[in-house]
Amino acid sequence: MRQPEVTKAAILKQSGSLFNTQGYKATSISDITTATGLTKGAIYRHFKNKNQLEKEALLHLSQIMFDKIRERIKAQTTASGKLKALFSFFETYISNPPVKGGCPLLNASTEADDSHPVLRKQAVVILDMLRDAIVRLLDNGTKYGQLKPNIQKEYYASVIIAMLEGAIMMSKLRGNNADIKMTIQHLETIIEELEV
Amino acid sequence: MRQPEVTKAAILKQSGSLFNTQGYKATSISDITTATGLTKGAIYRHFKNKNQLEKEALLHLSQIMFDKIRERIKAQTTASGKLKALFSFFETYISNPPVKGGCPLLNASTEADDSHPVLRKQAVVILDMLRDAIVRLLDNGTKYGQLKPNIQKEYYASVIIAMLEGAIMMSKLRGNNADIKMTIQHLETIIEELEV
DNA sequence: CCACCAAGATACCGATTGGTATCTATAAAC
DNA sequence: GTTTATAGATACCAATCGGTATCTTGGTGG
Repeated sequence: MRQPEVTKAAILKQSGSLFNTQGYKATSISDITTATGLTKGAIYRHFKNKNQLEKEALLHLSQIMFDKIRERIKAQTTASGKLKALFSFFETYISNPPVKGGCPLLNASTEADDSHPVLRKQAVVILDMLRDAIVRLLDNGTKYGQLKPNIQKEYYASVIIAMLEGAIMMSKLRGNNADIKMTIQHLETIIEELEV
Repeated sequence: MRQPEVTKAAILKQSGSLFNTQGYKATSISDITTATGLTKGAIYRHFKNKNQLEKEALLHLSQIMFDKIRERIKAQTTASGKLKALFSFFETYISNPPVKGGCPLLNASTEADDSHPVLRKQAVVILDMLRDAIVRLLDNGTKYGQLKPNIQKEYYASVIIAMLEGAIMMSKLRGNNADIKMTIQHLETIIEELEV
């Protein structure tokens, strides 16, 4: 019954869930021990300190997110179809969240930006990954003649991410998905204007 | 030298700044005593507990924000001018922040949504105030014939707030205002499409 | 079958947490 | 000038924090 990788994965899963709902600072090591059924000894064997655990947990959370997104995107064949699949993923975010506590990027970013350089740096990496994925999507769209040429890709990537994250904040705060629905409706009209 | 209102205002100012940069949970009462030069006795005389202080500090932060916004909006005469003034306020947010630590609504919202009902409720109130202000602005615009009639006001209010908040998150995380600039550029084109 | 190493448990550390009870000092009312 | 209410200081509380040192236990290679 001694399986270090399984234990480490369990710690990441449980701590990620706690960090994403309660916050990183607000989640104590003993919160994690009670959630996992393990002891401090086990946790500090796998992670050298809380900062490192936070960093790896955030990465783990974002990997879950990206996996789910990739799944939906792959099922679509056109660039605009893939983008709309991305939007619909965020639409179901409130009612059927893949990870509890809202968007890990948004949560980590707002908590870390002024006071937690380790977590902040990790959040920047994740934002870059998301942004690059959207840019690549737009780029392929123009390359295959599905979207208009000469699209300002970085511009649209910024607009899309800003709207999705802001909408998640609003919908999570209010506890309904009215805001995210309206926002995505607007994003879809933007995409349709980009189609050839 | 005994002026309770002045003391309370100083506590709100300093604690608000700390809450908004470090986070609410991450800011301790003793952080506030060192920042104000006061003692716990003084703080707990004016606020019955930390929750109440957090709530009032958030309200105080948002009042600073709204005052600055109102100032800029009043200088404009048309609806689209007022909206663009609102946008430009958020554009200078990164380089010249009226309150340290980013948008109080965004910060409080992401920290409180799952685990801090008192703060969350206060954040909802602030979001409602912002949304109502934008809806009223759009409404006056149509009333005075500056904007097209039959505008879906709630829809545009959602889109505007989502974009601004999401853009602040990105720009704060990255430490530059590239994202907020692109986002506002897009918001301005939206407004221009609404003009008669 | 035993030795050995690592996984994980236990027990402890000083520092800090939010909160309270008590005391002092100040300013205003009379 | 004395009384009185209160603003604020001081001292303390149990609980919890992140972290570490030490011990026990389990699985594996020889």
